[in-house]
Amino acid sequence: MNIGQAAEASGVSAKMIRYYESIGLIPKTVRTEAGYRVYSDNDVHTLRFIRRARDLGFSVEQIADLVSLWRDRERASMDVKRMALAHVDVLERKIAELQEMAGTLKHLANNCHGDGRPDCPIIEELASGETRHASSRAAPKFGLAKERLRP
Amino acid sequence: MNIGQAAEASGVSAKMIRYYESIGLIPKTVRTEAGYRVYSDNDVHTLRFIRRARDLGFSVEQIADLVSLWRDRERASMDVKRMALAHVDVLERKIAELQEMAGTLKHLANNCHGDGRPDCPIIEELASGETRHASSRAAPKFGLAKERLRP
DNA sequence: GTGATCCTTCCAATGATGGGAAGGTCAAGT
DNA sequence: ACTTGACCTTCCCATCATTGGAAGGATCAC
Repeated sequence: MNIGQAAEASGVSAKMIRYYESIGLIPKTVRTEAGYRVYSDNDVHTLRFIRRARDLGFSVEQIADLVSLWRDRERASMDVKRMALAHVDVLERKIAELQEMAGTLKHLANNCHGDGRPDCPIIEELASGETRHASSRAAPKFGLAKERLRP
Repeated sequence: MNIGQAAEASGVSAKMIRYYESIGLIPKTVRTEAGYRVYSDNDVHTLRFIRRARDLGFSVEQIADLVSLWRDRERASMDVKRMALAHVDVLERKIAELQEMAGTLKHLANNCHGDGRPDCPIIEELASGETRHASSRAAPKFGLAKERLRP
């Protein structure tokens, strides 16, 4: 199977397959005489695994762990569960942040009459007020691996 | 005021101030004979405005719009309101995505006994199942400007 | 005057992905 | 057999916001 077919079958773009290979997330494949990468059904399986983990917001680094756990049939499911729950934590903190942002903006927009008059509490708040809340101020550095879920 | 003091006063790093200048978000400042950038209280005010908009998740591009609306007191507040509400939409879609991810992961983790046994539904789902849902599949390309809120 | 602390510009890296160019390869149609 | 078009290869560049660092000049406190 060529890289294009593997991409089609797995839902991971050819570009990304090469990238994953280059960073060592997947091993280097067998090549044809002409240098074409050749993929097996099993490789496609792995790629699909990766794509799904990606869809759940895992970073490539985390996925590397997941893949090794997946390959190691003896691994403790505890490790996987811990990773999943830690990731849920990150997601939930992120959700809370976004809800706070959205809430603040909605509140401001509700108090903006939206006509031609120059008064706008949104602008005024940005210009002079404290728009930030404790949680966003105190928020430690945390980030989701993927911004665009399906770019 | 030097860039360092302006950074301190506004909460925007000196690095970012130079960057914002380089991309035209803020105008080029006056310089001293030695080439040092000089900032006024008004500049700091603008920088603080920018930082707050950033905290609310606006992209630099959107902030450029907001800043020009802010400077132009004759503009209709409607524009600002429209921008804010459009941004709320983006935030809420993002929230829904993250909630779905977190929900899927929690569901999987609940069904994972988490002991030493190798069976783990999380891994199994990733390996063979369809983890994606309609909303994430259908999700159009949309992204939030900022991944890390306070990096 | 000297050392510490600023400031300057430039360059690189991050993470995950897309875009594209330049060139080689393959399969099918004429 | 030859062309055509679809594929493949590598390599470089761009994104977005931000940080880091190096090399060198300026300023400041002592």
